[in-house]
Amino acid sequence: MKNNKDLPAEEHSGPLMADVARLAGVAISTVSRALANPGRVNEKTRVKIDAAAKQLGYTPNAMARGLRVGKSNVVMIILPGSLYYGVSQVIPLVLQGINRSLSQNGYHLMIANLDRDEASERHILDLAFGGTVRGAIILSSDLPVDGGRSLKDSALPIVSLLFDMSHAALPSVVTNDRQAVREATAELLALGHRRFLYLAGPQGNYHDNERYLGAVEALAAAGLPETAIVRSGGSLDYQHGFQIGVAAATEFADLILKPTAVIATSDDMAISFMSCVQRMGWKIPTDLSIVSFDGAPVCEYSLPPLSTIEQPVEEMGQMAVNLLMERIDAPDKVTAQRHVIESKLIRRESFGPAPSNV
Amino acid sequence: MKNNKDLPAEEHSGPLMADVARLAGVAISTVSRALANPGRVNEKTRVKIDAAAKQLGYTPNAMARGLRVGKSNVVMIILPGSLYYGVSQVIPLVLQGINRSLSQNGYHLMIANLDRDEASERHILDLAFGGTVRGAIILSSDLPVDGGRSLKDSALPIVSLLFDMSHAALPSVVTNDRQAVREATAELLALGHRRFLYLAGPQGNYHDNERYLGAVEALAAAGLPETAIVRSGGSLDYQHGFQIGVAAATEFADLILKPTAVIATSDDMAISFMSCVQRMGWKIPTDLSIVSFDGAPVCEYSLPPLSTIEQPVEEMGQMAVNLLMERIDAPDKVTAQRHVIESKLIRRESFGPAPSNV
DNA sequence: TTGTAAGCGTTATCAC
DNA sequence: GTGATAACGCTTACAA
Repeated sequence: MKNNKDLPAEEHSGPLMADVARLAGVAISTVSRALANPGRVNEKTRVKIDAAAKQLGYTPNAMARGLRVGKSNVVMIILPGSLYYGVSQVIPLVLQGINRSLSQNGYHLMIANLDRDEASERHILDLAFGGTVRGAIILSSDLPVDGGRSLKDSALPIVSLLFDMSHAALPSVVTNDRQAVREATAELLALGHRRFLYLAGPQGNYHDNERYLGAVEALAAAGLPETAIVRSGGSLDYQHGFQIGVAAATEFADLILKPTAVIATSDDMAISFMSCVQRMGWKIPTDLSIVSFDGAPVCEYSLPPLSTIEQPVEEMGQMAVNLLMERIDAPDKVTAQRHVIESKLIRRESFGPAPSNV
Repeated sequence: MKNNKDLPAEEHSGPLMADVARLAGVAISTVSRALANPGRVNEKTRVKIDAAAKQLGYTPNAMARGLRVGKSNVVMIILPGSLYYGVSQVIPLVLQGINRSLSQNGYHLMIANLDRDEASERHILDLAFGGTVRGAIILSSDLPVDGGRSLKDSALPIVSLLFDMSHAALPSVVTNDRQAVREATAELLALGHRRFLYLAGPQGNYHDNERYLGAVEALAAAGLPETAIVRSGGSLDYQHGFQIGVAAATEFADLILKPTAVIATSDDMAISFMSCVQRMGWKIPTDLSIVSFDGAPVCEYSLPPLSTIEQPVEEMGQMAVNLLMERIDAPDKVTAQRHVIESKLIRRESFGPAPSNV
């Protein structure tokens, strides 16, 4: 109604580069240059243009630029399907670390998905192949595939965070899951523990595998058989890690020969497990020591405070962004594939000597 | 190097609509129609085109479409600056609810910020005025402003989530903070509690204000003066809600006349507070009842399980998306401004009768 | 140093 | 029902 021409413009209506050019009395290309390469334009005209732009409240249209230069300034993060397993407590921290680094590099962060159903996979691939995003960070999960397309066929720079995908030629930022658990287990062994309960995540999961192996290796090094550790959980049916802990507590209660130490694959399950067994009457750490993985801030305030292996997720997120930037800047340059940032055990009161009456 | 023409195309290289057209032996405009309005093209050609598109693995370029139609299919969420206050535990749930709804409507979710410093505000406004996003959901915070520009000057459809911003003509999805706290406080009064401690968030914060007033109103209704409630916390210096709880525990320990019930503005602070006072020797709920706000899943597994007022954040997120979609579809239609979705108190064991020896 | 003009990959208008 | 063609707002050779 406002225009007699019925062009799609109607909507957005903000000032255009052409408006700035007109107001400043220069050509549109000069405005473009002044804004992008302030150095390559006469100081006086630059000032004039800046003033005009400011006066009009001009903001360049990102899609037009993106189309022209064939690049976007958006990076997507691909999240694992079940939000509540494993990484759940740390997701805000991860997003924070990543987004902050991206911002500093002039990029925006798009969440590609929160589920991993078929629709989401297609969604993700549309973003990749449709030129919407410039790169991807894939968090603790596998590469999305849909019909014929797979993310790895796109030319998109991709970095894997938390999963080691270096075998698939993806630069990966991981932590030393296995070693950290091995060391934590060794500490428990040194405290006299000889029977363990392991709270597992979904079977076959990278983290679960690594962490479990860490425990087993520590046992082996101490001359103990793998049977010294009882595995619990691991079903994919559980939405929340919390529920795994609850189920595991029941399992624990039924064991004839009680373990004296529990190693949990994630904080969620450790927290609910600890809560349940204490309500059943066991004392922590007198009867039972507990250690878990993730380093969620809330662990410090459970009763007793929960020992956890803290992953420096914020730092890992930044590292992932740095790698991605390198990839974007030099797509062909071959870089080191696997970057390990060490997690460290935070010993708190859930961690003590084995009961003497074992 | 691969091309003799040095056009910016180099990068993306995927198949174009023109390629599909060539392979299908039709004009490019027919392809466009076939893909967007399958009904308005002959069935046989449609099949031919679909086949060609599939064979080439064609994905339309979102930026080109966006530029042409003057709309993007991206919605941004603006998060509050300090991630750890209040909404922290709930952010993954909020994102989940929002992203799922957006996906169903064919939109993508972009995170606008995780800090709220000057750079972020500018960032946000660039997204808004640069045509990158089609709408915004602002979570529990105020409208971003930078230099001359303010988000409210953009023509962008905006919905406020958790904050009531209906006074600023923003459709708002909120919960009944005040009423829910009033009712919870009334229950505590019915249990014989007469002296309260309130753990506050940043002074002047919308939620803090509402929730505190809810407590005060309940006291008034019971004929108690406002002095029956001691306010603690409220400093903006604390990054984590957890730290507010820790500080408040010290404060509590120093009070001559001990409150018998604690009302916390967020789960974070209740969890750390409860942990600290128990370690100092108080029994919960024997000596002290605690209730908090947010409904973080972890509350169920604290010791004792923490009573909390649960906000249906996932539902609220969906509602916000629905309102946003309405705004996008009919920007001029005046709609109801304020939508309340009720929180409900989940009574758990942290909640009991006042000690008899008061 | 600045202006002219072509073109990024779509969609929409118009003829046919 | 389908095909030419002009735009969307910007960047970048190239010419001046």
